[in-house]
Amino acid sequence: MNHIAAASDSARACILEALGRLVAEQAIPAEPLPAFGIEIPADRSHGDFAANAAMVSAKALRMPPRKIAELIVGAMELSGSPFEKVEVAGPGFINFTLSNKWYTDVVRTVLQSGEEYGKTNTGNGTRVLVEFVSANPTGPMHVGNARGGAIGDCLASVLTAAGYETEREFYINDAGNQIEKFATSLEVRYLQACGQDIPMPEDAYQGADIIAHANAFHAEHGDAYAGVDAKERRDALVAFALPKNIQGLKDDLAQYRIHYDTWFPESTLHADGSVTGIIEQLKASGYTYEKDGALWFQAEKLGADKDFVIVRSNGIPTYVVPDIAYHYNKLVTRKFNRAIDILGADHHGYVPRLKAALTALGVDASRLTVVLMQMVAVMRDGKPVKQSKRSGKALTLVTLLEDIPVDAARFFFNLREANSHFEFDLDLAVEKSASNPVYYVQYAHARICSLLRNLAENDISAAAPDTLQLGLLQTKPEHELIRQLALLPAEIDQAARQLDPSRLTKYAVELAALFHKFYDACKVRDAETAELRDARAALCAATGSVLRNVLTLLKVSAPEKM
RNA sequence: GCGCCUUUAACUCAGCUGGAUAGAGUAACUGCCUUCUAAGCAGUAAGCCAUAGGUUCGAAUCCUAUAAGGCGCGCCA
Repeated sequence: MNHIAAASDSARACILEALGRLVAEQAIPAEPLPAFGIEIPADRSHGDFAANAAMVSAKALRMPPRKIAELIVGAMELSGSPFEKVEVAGPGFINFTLSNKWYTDVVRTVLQSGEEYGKTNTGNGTRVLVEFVSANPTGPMHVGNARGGAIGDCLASVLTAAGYETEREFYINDAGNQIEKFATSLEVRYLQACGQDIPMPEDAYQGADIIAHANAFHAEHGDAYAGVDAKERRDALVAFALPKNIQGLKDDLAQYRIHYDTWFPESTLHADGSVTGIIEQLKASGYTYEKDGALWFQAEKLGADKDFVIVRSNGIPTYVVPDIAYHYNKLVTRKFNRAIDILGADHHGYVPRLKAALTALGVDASRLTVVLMQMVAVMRDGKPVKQSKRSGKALTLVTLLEDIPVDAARFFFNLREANSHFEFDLDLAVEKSASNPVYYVQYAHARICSLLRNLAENDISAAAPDTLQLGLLQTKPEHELIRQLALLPAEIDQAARQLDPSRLTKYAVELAALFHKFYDACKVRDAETAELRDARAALCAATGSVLRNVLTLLKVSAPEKM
């Protein structure tokens, strides 16, 4: 199904065969040769595939690269390969040109495979857990969560398409310090609602959502909780507000087209003894020591930058302990082969520590991969939009989605790889032009649908697949478009291997560009012959199908009309 | 001080495990709709790939140093 990989393998085989023949004929010495690469040249006038075999072998064979290349090409047998031509070029490249049949096969495969086209079995059923967003349930989600959501969700789709058994998970931080802070914030706002004049602490959550919760609680219970014991009041407030917040997260993410297999509450790790169990296991590993009344973990011995505290002198474990327990749960208890976390780059220092702890617990830390994402700078009217978390006035996911369509948000956040600083231009995201990649891609799809609709309206029915003369597709725009179609399985594989879903948006933009070029250069309805018209219509249908497959992975809509 | 990320055209960015003349879009200028969606296409102009060394047949890509910017480095999470 992967025509690119097959052709590349075939080019390699042709060269190895030719080399074998040359050695047998004693045209070249029988020396062990270094590995060589087959690549797709940037400049297609150099053919479809290029091999550097002659250049890398020059030293071992003590011959000039061009001479070697000429010998190889002279000894090469192309019959049975997908190539029609091979030639020597430049400093000694061996350039292969694909035959017309190869192009025909690609279009046929795309049409036959439909929605399945592009999927691979690279993952071979490996179980992967992708954890992403995992925003604190103490408030609304921010732009960083929006980026993490788009990246994590699409990455999970990509992994599934590449043959991994993938699950999506949200880790709910419903325990620990930030819940205490949440309680404090609610408590102060509630008491204020009861008429008490208490100032809001500096480090409390200042957002309007806290006030709304407190007011709602007050509307329900009045001043009843003003006089009771503080713990009872705080527990009641958290029990009131937290489920609402978690439901809010679910609703907002659903609006963003994200649906998780599992919502995993941190509190369960405390309740079932996992957290204390992990501390015992770490102690048993021999990598802990006591200092200043606290329990430390010797992370430095296991590759991290410095040791860290796991149990404070007040007896309360630090936040890392539940995190360690959580990842232990993923990899050992639930037996996922791999765990992937999407985290903000501000957590980068924490990753080696977590891995060190897993190592101490006897878990192969390479099974955990953390994809770090850099900051998002939101731009409006060419100026950065101020993000102030402290005041609770940061741009939220929900307000972002009020400004721009979900399609645009999901596409834009997957435009750059996670590990690059990203500038999100709000004005561009709603612009309807080629400068806006979402519209550019969607427009290509709508154009195809419209074109096919037009053919139907003119009573031109699609030719039967087995009578199609796809070999008539021979011009440069047609061939380039087909080559791009052929690339999808390889792109999905690469995206899965590099954990980089941004490859898909880049692929989609490139595919759309090649289609627009084809559209401009090649008439379909008014093609010279009915056979050519049918072949081109089939190519359009194939392109539409591939665009839909890519957009489906991104969970971006593929409109039939725009 | 230590660590991570970034630096490519005026702007936003591609450039896959090193390969042939460094690519898109925007902005500027010029063309192309009586014919399938002009939300499109074609063309012109625009670069010391931050700097300096190194590795090799060959470097934007790998290594080292330097500079500039972003982010971390708590008995916070």
